[in-house]
Amino acid sequence: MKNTGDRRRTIYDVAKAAGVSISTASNALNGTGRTNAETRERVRRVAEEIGFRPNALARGLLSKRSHAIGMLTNDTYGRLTLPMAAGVSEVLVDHGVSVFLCATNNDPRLAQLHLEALLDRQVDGIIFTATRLDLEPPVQLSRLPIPVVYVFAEGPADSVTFFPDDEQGARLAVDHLKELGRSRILHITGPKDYLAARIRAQSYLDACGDGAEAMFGDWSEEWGHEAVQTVFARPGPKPDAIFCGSDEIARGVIDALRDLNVEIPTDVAVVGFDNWEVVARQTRPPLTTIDMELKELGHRAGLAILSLSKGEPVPAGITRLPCRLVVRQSCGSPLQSD
Amino acid sequence: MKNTGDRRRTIYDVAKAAGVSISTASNALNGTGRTNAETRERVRRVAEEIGFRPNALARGLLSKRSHAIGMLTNDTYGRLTLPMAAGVSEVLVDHGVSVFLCATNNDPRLAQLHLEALLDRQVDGIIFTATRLDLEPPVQLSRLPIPVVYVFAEGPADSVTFFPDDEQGARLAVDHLKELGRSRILHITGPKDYLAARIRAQSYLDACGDGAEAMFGDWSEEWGHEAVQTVFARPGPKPDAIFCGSDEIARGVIDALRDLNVEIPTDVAVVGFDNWEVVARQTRPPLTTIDMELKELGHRAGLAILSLSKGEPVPAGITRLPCRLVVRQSCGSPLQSD
DNA sequence: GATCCATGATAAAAGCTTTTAGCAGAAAAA
DNA sequence: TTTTTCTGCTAAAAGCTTTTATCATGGATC
Repeated sequence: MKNTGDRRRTIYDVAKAAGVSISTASNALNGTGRTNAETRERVRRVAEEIGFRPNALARGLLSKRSHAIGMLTNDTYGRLTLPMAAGVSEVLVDHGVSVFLCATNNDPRLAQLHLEALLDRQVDGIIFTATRLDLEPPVQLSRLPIPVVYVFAEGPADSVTFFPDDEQGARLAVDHLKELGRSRILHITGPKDYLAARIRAQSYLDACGDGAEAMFGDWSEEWGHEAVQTVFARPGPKPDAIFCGSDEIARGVIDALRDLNVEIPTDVAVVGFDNWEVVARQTRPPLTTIDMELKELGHRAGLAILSLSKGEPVPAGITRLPCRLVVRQSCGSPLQSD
Repeated sequence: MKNTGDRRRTIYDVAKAAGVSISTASNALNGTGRTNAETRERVRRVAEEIGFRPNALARGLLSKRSHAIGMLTNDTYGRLTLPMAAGVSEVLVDHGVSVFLCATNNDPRLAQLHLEALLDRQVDGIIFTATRLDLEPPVQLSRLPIPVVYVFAEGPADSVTFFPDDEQGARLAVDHLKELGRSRILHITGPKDYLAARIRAQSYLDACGDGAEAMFGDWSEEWGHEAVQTVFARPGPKPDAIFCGSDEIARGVIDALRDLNVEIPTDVAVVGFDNWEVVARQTRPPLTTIDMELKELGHRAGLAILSLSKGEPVPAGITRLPCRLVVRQSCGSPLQSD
């Protein structure tokens, strides 16, 4: 009895089967208008029986809200994007909102194509997300008829934007090292033209004061390796802790330290950044690092675009979400483990 | 003049501005029906001028084709999924088809919710993709009114399914090693309950014959490390090449070999599997490995679902797409580089 | 008995597009 | 001149849902 035919059941079928008009059927199903409790129950039962599900297209056409949003990303690699996207999708599915995934590959033509498709589909909003690169959106997003939320990317002045709190994250790392009694902390991080790298470095410098040194390079293991070799080859005091700008860098650092027969964490403690599990768990010793709470970032971005699409106000400007310290063994806190 | 108002332009606006009826406007824009060349041009120009874009919801409502598909994945981690999804999205955007991303986290409730949402949205098809785990879909997909394509996951007997050609990939690795003169090849791979691991191992055994040995463990660096230690600790001849089931395992293998002062590739050549760039490029020496052509897999899956949704026939059964050998330096072919 | 009100239902419109059937006029054929 | 055939265009319907305005009925009030 449950939708055996080929055609999808419409509200018209429900109405006929329940012996009411389509308006009554609609009212009964949605709890709108005035309906007798008994009728309402009957309609609902019938709808359930014949397997009726409202057509989202028709609904959206009328209500001008498609209950779908677009997620425009240029991060094809996905280390940051996918966990974030999963967070968005997770929080929105319970509100009946679906997510279009649009990978632009940094190609403006593709971005434009995707954007137009999204607008044609009447999406209720767009989440734009980029890699950490300080790129501007590959397409004009500022004068759109629908709200836009930025994650990992900066929009126009009054836009709603989410970032991890790089400053707090860096402080978390430095404080942890200080609490463990380390005093000569070195910072090895990515390219200076990444805003995130600059912010973390500044936070580190502010916290460590005199003698602090931030080495900029790139986000690779190789750079971590190279930086350590440089530091340990030159004269002068050696660091007793290294705060790295990414887990990959930390991995290179740890490798280089082992090559130099430096004990971790006894001689040098190491903290990473990202909590990229595949890397962080596989270093020896397992890496203490900073988690950017990507999923939570996705949740917040999802809720923000949801509110905006309903016309509810959302505080504009950059919201920075706190990072979390994940203690493993590279700093010598063997009591706690992950 | 370009859509300054708040309301979206409809075909009604175009018709009025061009001084024709909406049917003529529609015909002119779509090149259907009979229209005078001159009128057609005028309508198109006007549409362009006022910034008209057809409402995909209305269009889909009528045509019963939403030009959207759903991608259901339980791979929240995303190493395999996102590149594949990017391939799907890339190939479909040019056909005007958008992709809903649905992350199920292996939660049946979530999967069901997503599936219902997709059906309500009248998607033209669904791509189901899983991790390599031999899990069955978290939700009933077999009796759907729309086509389903499986990637990295096996569907019912007569379904359309795409996999990388694990057998050919493994052979590629072994052949490469043999061509370089290696004869005592060892295989270190993931858990035996992964079909992909079994297939690759079997292919390896078939190619190497006597003396070949496949060690199953898990997909971790640690396991690669451990396996090498075991092999080099026991008596008997040592391998002169190791074919690994994943790049992570290869990484562990390389680390362990270096700890043992075994030269790579002089003493032992190493081949990985995945071409996961972050890992493969960062090993020292950079890893020669097998690329599963995830993007191409996405392309093919996208085109398949497109054809199916149009009612065009697509050969059922499992299609295995060839892998590609990526030569770096871990096998000692310094001539070619990546 | 006439008036008013509340209740529960319904018809019709709106949302935007595409498609079908049909109409008016001109050119061609009889 | 009358009939047929094109040509270019249009009115209307269909697709499915929600919402607005309206209607019928029965009970309460005067």
